[in-house]
Amino acid sequence: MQHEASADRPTFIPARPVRAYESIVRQIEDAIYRGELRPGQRLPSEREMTAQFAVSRPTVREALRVLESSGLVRSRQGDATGGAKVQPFSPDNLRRSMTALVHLEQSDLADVVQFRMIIEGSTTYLAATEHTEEELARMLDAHKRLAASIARGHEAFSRADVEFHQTIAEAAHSGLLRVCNEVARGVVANLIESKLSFTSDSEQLMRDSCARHERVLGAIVARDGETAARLAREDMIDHFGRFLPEERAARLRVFASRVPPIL
Amino acid sequence: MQHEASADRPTFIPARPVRAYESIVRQIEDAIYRGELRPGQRLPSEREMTAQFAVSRPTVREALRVLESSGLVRSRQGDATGGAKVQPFSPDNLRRSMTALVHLEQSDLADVVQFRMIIEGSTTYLAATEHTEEELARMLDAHKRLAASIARGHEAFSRADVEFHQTIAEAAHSGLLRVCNEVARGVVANLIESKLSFTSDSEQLMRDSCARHERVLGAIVARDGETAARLAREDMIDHFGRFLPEERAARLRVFASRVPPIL
DNA sequence: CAGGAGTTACTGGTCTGGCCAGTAATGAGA
DNA sequence: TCTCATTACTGGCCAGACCAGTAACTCCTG
Repeated sequence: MQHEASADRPTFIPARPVRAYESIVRQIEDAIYRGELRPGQRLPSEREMTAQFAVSRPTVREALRVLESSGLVRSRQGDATGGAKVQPFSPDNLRRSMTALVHLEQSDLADVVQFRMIIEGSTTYLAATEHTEEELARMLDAHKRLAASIARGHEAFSRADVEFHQTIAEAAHSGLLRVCNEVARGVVANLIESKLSFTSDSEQLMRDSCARHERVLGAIVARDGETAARLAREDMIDHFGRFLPEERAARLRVFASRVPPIL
Repeated sequence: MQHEASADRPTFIPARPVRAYESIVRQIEDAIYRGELRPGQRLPSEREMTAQFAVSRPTVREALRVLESSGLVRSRQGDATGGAKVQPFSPDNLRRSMTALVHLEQSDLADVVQFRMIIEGSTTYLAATEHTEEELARMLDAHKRLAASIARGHEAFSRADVEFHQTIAEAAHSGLLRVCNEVARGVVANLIESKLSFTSDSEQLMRDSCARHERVLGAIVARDGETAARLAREDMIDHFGRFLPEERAARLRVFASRVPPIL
């Protein structure tokens, strides 16, 4: 009840001073979001911008550094054909934000794996129900390459594995899921690598993994989203369970299998 | 097959020049991630850092602007007690990244709503299966306040609604899901507001919404995750369907209801 | 005439040194 | 003892300079 405050009274917002560079960042961001600046186009040079924005060069540089850190533009020294170039979207920044989240929220590996199970499970479900013929062909092809890569060692296998998952992610027709997937995969990889260096170079492990992927693919072909999602979740916990404390792993196993019906 | 390249040969990475400010950003980021710098602690003043990093003030300022833009630190003019202060985690930056993603990937509202259905559905599932007694009490309490807020107009109602969803998100025990939820909610709100200004001030709408939330809560109490998740998804499409083209809305309705079994 | 190498006119990367404005602790006055 | 001005810091900006890359241009050579 405390929050009575305003029903339709003017609603005020905390007023922070707006620094010069923030104003610049905002203007350029807006222009990009509005589509007035498209990837590939170039900003004016720094010295030109000092004139347009009526600020000094250090200030426009601060703005550019911020834009660059969020991946919107990229500057290159000595590029006489113009200023910073507007970049196409890249999930890098999203991954950085989410990595920060994981670190600062003290999420542990189990949390992230659970999250990935949700994201990848949903992705696989959608891939099963939404895929086109062409995408199906690509998935089949990717799996064929996966099988072939076993002989070339676990590094090649892991590359082929990523590709396989990417074809699935694309068939789900959701850019958000695709990026979340990439990001979560990266975060998990980070955590694992920092925990202990593992080498799944055992050929048997690769064969198992490949066989499991084949089952997922079978469910996708049958457009059986439920089964595909469940198998994908089970694969994940099978794969990462050994890095988790036994109790969490057991619970996640239940979460993966006994719960066909979440979303 | 083209990717043969290296089996276990040294794997090279594209070499970009590392600018001075990037090195500073990285060092401070690492210190924060490693926990050597905790929220509330302060960095040295800019002039001190010029000495420690052996660079000029504009350079350390660029680094600070980048760190500030990702929400890790905050500077305040005239604060004689030290330099920039390390901030606790905030999802703002994640929301910004995801907003950028939505804009640049040309995801439309339907994509985002589908994404939210997945995230919020999973959250609700976990809240049903994982909640403690105390959290349950909080959810019940939040729903009581929601019902009471109807009389106070749709602004109060929408605030109470957010609170209700937050109690659910907390009961799911997943920081990642909670933040994704917040972020997705914000993004949807952005898109809707830019599409058309809607006022669901009709008391009937609020009563409906409240009744639906009650059904979700019932499923949570019964620890029936499947039903809770399905109801949550259906609520979402009921709520946002009118902003979507009819065909997409229909498909999402199917996605919400007929698919108990994703993850 | 064509092609390659040096010149040149830009670019961003960085530094120096400075001024102003805000903040908070300090110390002097009531 | 309390209040208020002083002071010594802070960050926010600016001006101007130098260096180092890049790419276009030009000129010289074959």
